[in-house]
Parts: sequence; structure tokens; C-alpha cells
Amino acid sequence: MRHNRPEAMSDIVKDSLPAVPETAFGDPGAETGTAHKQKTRIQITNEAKILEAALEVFSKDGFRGATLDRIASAADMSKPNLLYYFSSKEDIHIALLTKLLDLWLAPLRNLRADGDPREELSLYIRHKLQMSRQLPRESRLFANEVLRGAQHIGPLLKEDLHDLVDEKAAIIQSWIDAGKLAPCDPRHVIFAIWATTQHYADFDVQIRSVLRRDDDDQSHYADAEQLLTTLFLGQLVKD
Amino acid sequence: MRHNRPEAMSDIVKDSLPAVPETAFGDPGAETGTAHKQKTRIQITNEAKILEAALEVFSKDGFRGATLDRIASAADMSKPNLLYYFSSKEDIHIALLTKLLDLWLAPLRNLRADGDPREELSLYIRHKLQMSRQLPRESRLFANEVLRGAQHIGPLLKEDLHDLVDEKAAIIQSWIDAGKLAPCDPRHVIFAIWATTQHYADFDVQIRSVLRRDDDDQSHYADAEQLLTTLFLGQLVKD
DNA sequence: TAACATTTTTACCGGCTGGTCAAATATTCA
DNA sequence: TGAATATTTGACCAGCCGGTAAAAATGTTA
Repeated sequence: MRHNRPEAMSDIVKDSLPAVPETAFGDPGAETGTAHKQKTRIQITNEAKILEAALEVFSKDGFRGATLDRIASAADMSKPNLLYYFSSKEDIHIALLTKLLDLWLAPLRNLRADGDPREELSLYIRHKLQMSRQLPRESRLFANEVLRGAQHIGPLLKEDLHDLVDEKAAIIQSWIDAGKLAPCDPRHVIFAIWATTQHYADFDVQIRSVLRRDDDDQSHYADAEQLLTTLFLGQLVKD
Repeated sequence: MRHNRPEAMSDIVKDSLPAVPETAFGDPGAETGTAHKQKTRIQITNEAKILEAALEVFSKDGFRGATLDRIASAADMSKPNLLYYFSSKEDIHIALLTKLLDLWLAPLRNLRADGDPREELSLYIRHKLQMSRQLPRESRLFANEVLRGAQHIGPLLKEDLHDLVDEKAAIIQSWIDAGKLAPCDPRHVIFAIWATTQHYADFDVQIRSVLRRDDDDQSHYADAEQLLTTLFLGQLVKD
């Protein structure tokens, strides 16, 4: 399975920490360009509106806990109207997850075999941390879906994600073989980076409770970045 | 706020990796011993049955996604009968979370100031990892609750958890001050340990998809323990 | 065993759920 | 413009939702 969206977030990657797009639905014209009939302007904007509302609701309450009524109301739209664009609740959920999976995996896709291990890993960590900070709903959407057993994206995990991790684990392994990295299980390194970075989005409330941080205070992300780079680079990378 | 359940899991802690109790509801006699009237045998067993069923359902679908019908059916009980023991869905959820919070935080409570930092941290990591392996539903229950904003245990996080982390972060800080540990933010170290260990329960399906592991195959936990101890002890602890 | 308390069941409720349908309205374009 | 098409609406449905009430069944104890 081939994936080619290296440009999607490469801006972020170039300079240190610029902004991530507010929503991921800014470019609806670039749909899957199959022969599926041209989409209307209204169609494009309304589908985007629905997916944005669905992200809001699904990320908070999961698939079963979310209701079409609340998604419709969040999209400022009647329920039958919403169902004119997506034929079922399941449809919306799957469309949303599928659309966002690429965005979600972009940082890992950016891991380059020919880069410096220290820089590549540091970039990956910072990139993932940034996505937790700027796209927490997307993070929680996936967390919710995986928590309940990935009933809607199971196949994607077993194929696309598996292949991607295989590919990137091989890169890390090559760094180990070249003596640039301490011996370790590359796949579990990736898991650990996922876990620690996404934790700041998924467990946001808990972290804020412990640190006594206000809702809009994100100053703890600097400390997080500091610790995580120390943790992952300090031990693993050999100079 | 005082907590005293250091014995709850201390068996686990002594020898390396013995079993964790199958369910946490084995000792219902030791209820909050207030003057609240003696509980019947039937009451005790049925409440346990309900909480076990609720754990199954809530941990999979979260609070909103779970239904009383399914909890009742999982408990092999009619819905009105279930509501004879707990007055509402919310009641069950709160009772479950409250009951399990102590169990969940036991590993951190076991962190001893007078122990060897390397041993204490290693034990904590192994203990947490073991809980992910043996009590994944409990892990997912809390993950679901925190994901949706901790609407039912918000106060507990802001008080009990905050205080506990404060106390244990001070221990880690004392190790740093004594030159036994590299300088780092103790609270974020705790977050990182939470994140990495709980990840193996909460994202179980994803991990199995990537590693191509069958449902009952837990062999990857050994690799996880290896990596995490390397990661946390290798860099942080000074010899 | 009879009186009492506890537990379980049956029948039910109003509101919400995902979803349908046909009619009404708005938009596009020849 | 007007016909064709795309969109929106309101009325509706069967089944599920959390929860109640009261009677029936069961257990406890003197």
C-alpha cells in the first residue's frame, strides 16, 4: 500500500513550531478524484461542516455515545438534512476517521532514513507533541475508536498502519545496525513516542488537574518537550 | 486527604510478577464501614455482579455509550432489579470509578522515598505494566472517563490525585537533589510512565495490529518492559 | 408457621434514537 | 425564463433509553 502525503504537514516540520491548520477540512476540493461525479459547492461546504461537527461530538463521547441529533445541531443543520449528505451515523464516523488518518500519521511518514537519527527523532517527537496541542480532538477521536476495539478502522490498522510502522521500524533498525542508536526494539520505541505525546491530548484534563493549569494555559508543553527529548534522545542516541 | 491501601497489591510488588486478582470485587465485606446498615449476602454478591458487568460495558463504550440494558444483561439480571441496587446509571459509574481509583493508584503509592531510585522506578514501571496486562478493562474505564473530560471524577483528580502526585514528585525531586537522578521534571516523568504503560492496555488493538499478535498472545509485554526500563532508568538514573 | 423484610418481576412511561418519506424550496443552467 | 436538479424541511416511525410503580415471590426470623 502506497502513501504519498509528505507535504501535508511539512511546513510545520521546516521551521520549529508554526501553526497547524485549525481544522483539517480546509481543502475539500482535493477529494479522492475518482469518477464519482463532481461535487457541488454546497455539498463541499456542508460535508465539511458535518465532519467538523462530528469531530467535536465523536471525540468527546465516542461512537456509541454520540448522537446524530447533537452532530446535526453542532453543524447547525436538521437531522434529515445531515442524512442527505451521509447515509448513516456509521458513514460519518468512518469518513471522519479515514480522512484524518493520513493527517494523523503524517509525522511518522516524515521520518527519513537518510537524516540524522537525533534530528529525525527529535523532530518526530516535537511534531507529535505539537499535534496533541493543536489537534486534541483528532487525538481523542482516534483514542476513542481504538479503545472500543477499532471496530471501524480495524482493517486500516492491520494493513496501512502495520506497513507504515514496519517501514519506519526498519529505518530505526538501520540506525541501530549502523551503531548510531543503542539496541532497542524499534516498534516499541514508536509505541512509546505515540503514548507519551498523545497522552497530553487524551489525558489533558488529568494533566491539568495534577498541574493545576487553566484550560487555556499550555505552558506545560514546553516542559513535556524537554523531558521527552531528554528521555528518548539522551538514552538511545549514541554520539 | 489520607489513603491507606498499601497492602492491596503489595504481593505483586514483592516477587517479580505474580498474578493480579481477576476482578477487584473479591472483598466486598470490607465496605466503607459507616453506620449505613449491614449489607445482606445477596446485596453484596449482586452489587459485585453489577459492578463487574458495568466494568465490562463502561470500559468498552464509555459512559454515554453504555446502556443499563446491556449492563443488566451482562449481569444476568433484569433492569429494574439492577436499579434496586443502584439508583441510576450515573450512580453505578461513579461507584465503579471510585472503587477502582485506589487500586489504580496503588503502584504510585508504593513509591518509597527511602528506596533505591533505580529499584523504585523499575518496580513502578513493572507494576504499572502488569496492571495494563492484567486489568486492561480498568485502564480503559479510566481512559474513557478522562477522555470525555472526567465529568464524574473531576474532583477526585483535582484533590486526591493532585496531592498524591505532589507527594511522589517530591520524592523524585529529592533523588535529583541528592544527585541520584538526572535533573528532570518529576511530574512529567510520572506522566510519561503513565502514558507508556497504560498505552499497552488502552491501545491494545492497535498494538496487536502493528505487531500481528493474536488476542491471547501477550509476549510483547516482555519487550515493552525491556524498552521502558531502558528508557527510564538508562537515561535518568545516575550510577 | 406466621409475620416481616428483602428481592425480583411485570407492566409501563415519556423522551430520545437512528432513520425514512414525500413534499416544499432553492439553485443551476440550457 | 423555465425545466431540471439539488437541497431542505416537517411529519413521522419503530425501537431503545433511563427510570418508576406496584405487585409478586422469596428469604429471614421469632
